[in-house]
Amino acid sequence: MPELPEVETVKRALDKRLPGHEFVKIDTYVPALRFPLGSLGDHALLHRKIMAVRRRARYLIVEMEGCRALLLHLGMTGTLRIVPAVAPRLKHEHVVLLLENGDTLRFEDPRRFGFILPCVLSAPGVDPKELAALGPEPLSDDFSAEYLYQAFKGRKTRVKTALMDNSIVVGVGNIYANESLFLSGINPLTPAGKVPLSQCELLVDNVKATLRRAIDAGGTTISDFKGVDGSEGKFVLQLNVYGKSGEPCPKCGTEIARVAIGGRSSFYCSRCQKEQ
DNA sequence: AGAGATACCTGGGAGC
DNA sequence: TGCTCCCAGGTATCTC
Repeated sequence: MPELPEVETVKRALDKRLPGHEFVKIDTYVPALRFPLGSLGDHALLHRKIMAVRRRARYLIVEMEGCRALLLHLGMTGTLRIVPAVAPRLKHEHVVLLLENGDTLRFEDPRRFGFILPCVLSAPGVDPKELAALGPEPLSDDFSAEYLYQAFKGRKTRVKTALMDNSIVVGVGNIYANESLFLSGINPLTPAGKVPLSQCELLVDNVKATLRRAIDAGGTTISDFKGVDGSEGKFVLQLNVYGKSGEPCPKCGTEIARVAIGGRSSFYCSRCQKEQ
């Protein structure tokens, strides 16, 4: 399941391969992913030199000359790979983008939670308007303890839900939210507004550290994620609590608890992560 | 406006 | 073996 480190891994691989090339044909094999694919195949995106591949939150932006771009999201199960055009199409490869050099960029997504949207940029290097409401990048200096404390202030929603709110900070999904809260000793059920500044400092540090470690490891592989070359991420080996209900806490040995927060599975140690 | 619930989707695993 | 049921979860959208 791609979270920010996985998307960053894909972005780095694509940015090495795509710039300088251009799409000459786009084939779609289903009418829609999360959004209809209808406008992809025609006109505006073809025969434009690809300038760069960028990432914002969990979105990928393939920027082309003339302020055109492809906005991609991998959703839950999306993967991108670059293979020769002659390679047989896999069952869930819903979009095949042919490059002028005979390679294809292929979007595979069994659950179809991802999307590919054509968009127009107001200027080169600028994010599309579709991404305007996003909060700061977690690895940027804008994501600081003071910022998070202010963003949480007055919020009654659970700290875990708030940490996964893209308007507060982007790219922190369920796995990393669970892990960061564990490392910070914060109970995920705590109302966001009750987390003191001192714990916001710990939380910000641990979100950054967890994401950086995961990026270094090439992403977290639970079952679906693969890099552009098909390699699996290795971060799953470093998880402390995610998916480990009933197992002993790595710090104190207490059984890891599982509870649903906002409909999502949440894992924590009731001893190391006391509720406020 | 903030908070919570729901829909979207399908493969994989558990249970019978 | 084969069926049904439940779960995974980011995001948009709905309701209260």
